[in-house]
Amino acid sequence: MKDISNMDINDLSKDLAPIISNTMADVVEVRLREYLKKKSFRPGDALPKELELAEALGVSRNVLREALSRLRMLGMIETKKKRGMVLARPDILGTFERVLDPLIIDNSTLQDIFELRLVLEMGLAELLYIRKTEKDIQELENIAKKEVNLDNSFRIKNEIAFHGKLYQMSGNDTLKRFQIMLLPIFDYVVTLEKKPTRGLVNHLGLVEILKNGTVEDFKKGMQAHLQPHFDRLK
Amino acid sequence: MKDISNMDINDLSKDLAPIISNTMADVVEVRLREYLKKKSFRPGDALPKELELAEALGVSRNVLREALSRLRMLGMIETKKKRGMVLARPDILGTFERVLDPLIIDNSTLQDIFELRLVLEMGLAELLYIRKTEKDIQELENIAKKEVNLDNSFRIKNEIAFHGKLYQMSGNDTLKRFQIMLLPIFDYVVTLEKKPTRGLVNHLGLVEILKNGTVEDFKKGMQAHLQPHFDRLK
DNA sequence: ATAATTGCACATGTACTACATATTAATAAA
DNA sequence: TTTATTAATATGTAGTACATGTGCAATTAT
Repeated sequence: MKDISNMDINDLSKDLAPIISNTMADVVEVRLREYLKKKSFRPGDALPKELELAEALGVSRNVLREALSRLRMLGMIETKKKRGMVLARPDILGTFERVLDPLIIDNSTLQDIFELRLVLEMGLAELLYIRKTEKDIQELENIAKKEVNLDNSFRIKNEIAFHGKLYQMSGNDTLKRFQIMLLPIFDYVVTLEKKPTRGLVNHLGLVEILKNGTVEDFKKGMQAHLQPHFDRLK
Repeated sequence: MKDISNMDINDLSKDLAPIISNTMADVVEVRLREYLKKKSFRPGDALPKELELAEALGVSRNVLREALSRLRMLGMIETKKKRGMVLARPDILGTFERVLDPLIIDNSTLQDIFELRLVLEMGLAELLYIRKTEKDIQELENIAKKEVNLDNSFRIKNEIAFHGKLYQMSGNDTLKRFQIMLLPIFDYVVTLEKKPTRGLVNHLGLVEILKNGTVEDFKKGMQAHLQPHFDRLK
């Protein structure tokens, strides 16, 4: 009975959703999530002890601990030896970081992330003009000035420093951390290309706009600066 | 000896990094990561069996499985009953989704994510103008037209549909999924506010620009549309 | 000899027991 | 009342045992 045609299988799969062999740990993880939500635990609240949870769920302590281990990795719970477990605030980006490796991400997603960075930098303008300070602009200018006579390897570092400073000036820590994580991906994609490209507006130009120009000027400037990257999209 | 002043502790902590009580599972997780990287495993490659790994690391199978459970949750490894474990491609956003709950994210991060959404929508323009099609614009217009005579609850759904369509038109799946995840957060922040706000440019206006205007026109339009949100920032 | 079937070997999944460790709480001593 | 010691207890780790299901090989039938 091995020669069932693909058509038959597809027809069947419309009516019969495939049974995904969830392991107990998977199920327990979901159940614990639901439990935490339903009881609307707040960070700091104590949880029942392992044996109670295991018994309530009808699984071995082993399985329960595998599920707890996952939540612990995400920072959702913390455990002290005798006090038991407490709900904690997960670091939303910390978990993200764990899977952000250019080597294991497929090319399509790499491209998406590359574009995501472009979108972020283009959208930064409003925040920048709301929160920029004289001091920040001065520091940004110092970075931009440094790069005039640098060889190639150092220029890349400076490029990162400049754009990183922009994110920091946005006053949004999550955004800043996000950018740092995306950097390796961005680098990876850029280095896949043959020749280094250069936009019509350089870093000093952007600083000049930040000093005396309007938000719209800055958007145009950033667009021109990133133009080579946009040109590659389709 | 309990009355050491905070100053003393802070001074010390500059020189002596606190010892974070890593559990074995934490260590094993890191070691496995390093191992996978060092051996430069590719997706699909088979891993040694649990007993071998446990023995090599000098830990019980129990501890090893807690670490493996984490990697499995992230989608980094998959296991088939007899075949053993194989390296897999993690879903970079799947892990993110697990910790994105407005109730457990602190207010500062909530605000950051709210701003992140604004940044994304402002930065979308370039991608939109590179990839928009007649068909997409038509669909977008249909969504915008529907909302003219809708009561409040349905208008919110339509609002989501409209902006969601914009992300979809960007042709960037990761971005689109990202937006869907951020939606609950965004909603949460918006509903914290008193009165619903409305921008100078409405959805139909944005569609009109997409049809006949330039990228710069669209950026200005989107800026006007989101202006009430930007006004709240400081 | 080839194809199909059956059965065995083996890796993972789950359960249970046992003990180490650390921390809180209670008790005893000063 | 304060300090020191001890006991209780929840998590951390190890080890054993067995269930389950899959791939491979041996066996049988054509």
